[in-house]
Amino acid sequence: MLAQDRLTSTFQALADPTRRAILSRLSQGEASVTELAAPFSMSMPAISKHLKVLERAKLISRGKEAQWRPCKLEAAPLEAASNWVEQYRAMWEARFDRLDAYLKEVQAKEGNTTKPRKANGRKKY
Amino acid sequence: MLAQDRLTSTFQALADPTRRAILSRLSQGEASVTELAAPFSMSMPAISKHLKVLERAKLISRGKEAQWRPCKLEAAPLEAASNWVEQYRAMWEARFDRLDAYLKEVQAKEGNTTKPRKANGRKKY
DNA sequence: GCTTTACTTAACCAAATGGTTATATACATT
DNA sequence: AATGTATATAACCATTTGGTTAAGTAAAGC
Repeated sequence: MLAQDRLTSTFQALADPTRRAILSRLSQGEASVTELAAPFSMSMPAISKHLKVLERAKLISRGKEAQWRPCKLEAAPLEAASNWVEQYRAMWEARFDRLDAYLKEVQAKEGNTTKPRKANGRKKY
Repeated sequence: MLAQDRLTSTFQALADPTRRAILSRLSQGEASVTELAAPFSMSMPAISKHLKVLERAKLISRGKEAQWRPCKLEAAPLEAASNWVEQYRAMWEARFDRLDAYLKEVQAKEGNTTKPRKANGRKKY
């Protein structure tokens, strides 16, 4: 899986509790690598790698200030991810609405009998 | 990384284009495994594995109908994921609002001079 | 009962992931 | 110039991931 589109790298970056915690921290403002590493019982290189994943996914950007590399949150990919999720959530909800409408419709015309369908060939959903 | 919380398994499941395409298809209604596999140039076992990942993440559920295992979308985890993302996106936007307010405030009191801070010790963000 | 259809499981493999320790780099302080 | 501080890179390792093919299971149709 090398053809990494934006959504893939975004979700992949979000699929780790450490990285989500880092983003959570950064949502309150910029922080240095050491500051970000503090809450975790994990080596600095490990944090460095997580930051690289977040950076590659463009969820964070980094500056230079003397020997510090302050990180800050970039929300654009979060927006794209949120939009994707919401899109399908909405479709899913729309299905319920349609089912609801259909059930009402069926209920309206009383006593309709459905012929038993042929045993083979799966019903279409 | 074995302690898989809900968000982790949700995002991890979403971090694959094939699985997202499957969810996309399922947002339009139930489908059998063979139906879901059709658009992909991939073996059935590969699809089967993807479905297992989606099922473990509770993004889909599966029924039994003769030899078919119809899959359907379950939106609850999508909701949780969306909420998480939106939460931090919102915080991030709130920061801009606060910065904006701060800049207006600073702009209000003219000609304020800032003393140069001590060279060492990184500024707090 | 045999075959076909739908799907799963097992065994395998290469590559990616998430961690480690040890070493290097860059800037600041003394 | 030497030392300390902040961070990155390299080399390594175990586990997970995403795919494969081959074999197994279960129900339906002939």
